[in-house]
Amino acid sequence: MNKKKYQAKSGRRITAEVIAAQVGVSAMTVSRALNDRPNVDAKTKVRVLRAAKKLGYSPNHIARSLALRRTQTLGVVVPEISHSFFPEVIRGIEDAAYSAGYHLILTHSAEDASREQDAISTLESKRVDGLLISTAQTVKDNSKYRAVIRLGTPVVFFDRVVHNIGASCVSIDDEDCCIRLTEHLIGHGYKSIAHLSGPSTVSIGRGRLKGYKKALARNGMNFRPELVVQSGFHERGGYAAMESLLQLPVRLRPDAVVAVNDPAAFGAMKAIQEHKLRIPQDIAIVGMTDDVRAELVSSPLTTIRQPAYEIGKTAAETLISEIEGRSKPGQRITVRAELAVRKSCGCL
Amino acid sequence: MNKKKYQAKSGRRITAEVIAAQVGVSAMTVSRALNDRPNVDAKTKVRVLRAAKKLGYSPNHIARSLALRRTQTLGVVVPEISHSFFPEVIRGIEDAAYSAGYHLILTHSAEDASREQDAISTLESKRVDGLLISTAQTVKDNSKYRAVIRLGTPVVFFDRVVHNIGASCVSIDDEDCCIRLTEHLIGHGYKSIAHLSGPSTVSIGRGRLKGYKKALARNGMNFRPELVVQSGFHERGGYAAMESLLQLPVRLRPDAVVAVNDPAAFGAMKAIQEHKLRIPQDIAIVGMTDDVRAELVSSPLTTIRQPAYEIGKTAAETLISEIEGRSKPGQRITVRAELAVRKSCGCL
DNA sequence: TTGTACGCGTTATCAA
DNA sequence: TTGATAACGCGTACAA
Repeated sequence: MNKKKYQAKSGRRITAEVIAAQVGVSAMTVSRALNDRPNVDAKTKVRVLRAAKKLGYSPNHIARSLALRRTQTLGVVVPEISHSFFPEVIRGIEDAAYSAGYHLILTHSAEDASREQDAISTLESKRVDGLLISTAQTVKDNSKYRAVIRLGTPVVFFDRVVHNIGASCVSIDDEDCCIRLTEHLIGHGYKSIAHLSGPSTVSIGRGRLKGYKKALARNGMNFRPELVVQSGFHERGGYAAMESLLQLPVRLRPDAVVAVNDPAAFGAMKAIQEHKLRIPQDIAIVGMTDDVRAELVSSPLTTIRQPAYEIGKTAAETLISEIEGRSKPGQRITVRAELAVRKSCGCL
Repeated sequence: MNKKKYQAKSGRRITAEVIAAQVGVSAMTVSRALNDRPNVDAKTKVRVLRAAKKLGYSPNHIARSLALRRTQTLGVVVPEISHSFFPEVIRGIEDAAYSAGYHLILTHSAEDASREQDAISTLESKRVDGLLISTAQTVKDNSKYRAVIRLGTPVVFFDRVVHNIGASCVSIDDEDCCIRLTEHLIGHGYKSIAHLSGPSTVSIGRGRLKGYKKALARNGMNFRPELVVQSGFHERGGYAAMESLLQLPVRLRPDAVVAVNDPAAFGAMKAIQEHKLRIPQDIAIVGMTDDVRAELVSSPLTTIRQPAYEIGKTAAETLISEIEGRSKPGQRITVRAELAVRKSCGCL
């Protein structure tokens, strides 16, 4: 009585075996027909496909992945999902993945290093074919990344990247962008320029600070350490950092501020306005991101237009091409970013 | 020479079998130790765990899922990811899923019915334990949803929901919210209120239109069909819809507008301003969402504060509890939404 | 407490 | 062109 074997067990989905029994062929032939393999008789194929459709067959990707040792899935780790930059990056990733026939498992680290490690471990367990990572703020060492890479899982970092550990990186040129912003202010005559900096644990924090310093040096301006305050990437931090700058004696106060990103700039603007100072007349400010809010705030924000969608799309394409062996890991890919000049820098 | 069997094959990850060989037990004992089963000798367990750690063992979720016929994964289908509402919903889903030990596969339909069907089919193939869906605009019939549900996969709709097909639904009370908005305008003396409506293919489009009509009826105001224009959910549509309203002879023009959501309202505001009309003095307007931009636009937008995070979290919790058999499908869950009064309605 | 045999649903391989 | 068999890596059920 092994007839049972060829029936759908109750509460279970149709398997290739069931279709095979219906059509009168083996499961293997069904597999071949369903996957468009060349060596199947045309008529057999038609019969199989018809039966599959009739029975509402849904191929089991899990079993397939186990057999092929390949999941057609990309793991994504972002530090946060709510603000405008990452959703747009994810949209880019999704589009590239969808076109190439890959799916996405999305995780977020909430800027927490240990949650990020968890996420990566989980994605490894799920045997994703590759990993797209934008690092969390609190990550102190790269051992987890190295371990994943050593075991052969392709990794591509985007936006917040980690160079020289064997993974490709996709981002804007943070240093150069920050030089452009700072020099834009210098060119318009500002003499005392502050920087609200990101955490030095992430690449964009370091790169942007470096750009700020370089721009000062190139233009023969003194670097004053008290004008660099850590703000982090959010409004609250930007507000607090600006507050502390405003505690300086008036003659030592900056006349312009380069914020590490737009949200930090928004927070800073709030602080400036609460002190009854005008933007840009009393203090000019520039950001970096081009958040949806940048053109709407009371003094529209001059910023760098970071091509989020393109970063995501490029990162995913790079990863997929590494997975499929068409390109080698360890590339540095830089996407172009434009300056968006508005009113907050005082030059309009 | 079956020694090979117990070594990690080259280029492959460590399996339970390899650990078993190292420790000198069977793979089954390893499985038990790793999964915290009661019936393992304490010392054996320690040795297994130590070996697993040393070897960098990463349990294969794929194989596990196949054996258990359960993936600990939720499939998510959203119509779009870029704008502010859905990312926040996804954050809520992610948090709830993470706490309950589930992972997320994220897909987006780009508002396209056939892409949505693809996404659902894929998620079925990946054997997700349940589905969270917010329907695409162009979906014309519910057969795909019904088919999934019939086969036993729990489905929870959120925001854009589908009632009475055996799935639970989580959303705000669209009709009631729209009544409140409309009556807010009526209460402030507006006499000729227009509605920029969403597509009638999705629940929120229909519900909000219904609320608008009910509010008029309750307050003895005439319903004028020419004052309802389809705008869709985006700025562009809002702009176009408002443009068409502004073509009406001046005496027939609305003095207030209820937009189906905030983006549509922003588009409409642009049109109003291009006609050199003032908001709210010439035309008042209200939206629904509480987009990040709502308080920043030139005339801050009165709107309904839609608790996106909570909708996501509740939807995921509901789904998980159905998956785990702790609650029954087909519930209607309504989350509270507050009115956020700003200047665009003219009552401040 | 531990091990053996088998199933989960698919695909690669090799023989027919 | 087709089929039988054996993986893929883990868990259940039962036996030892």
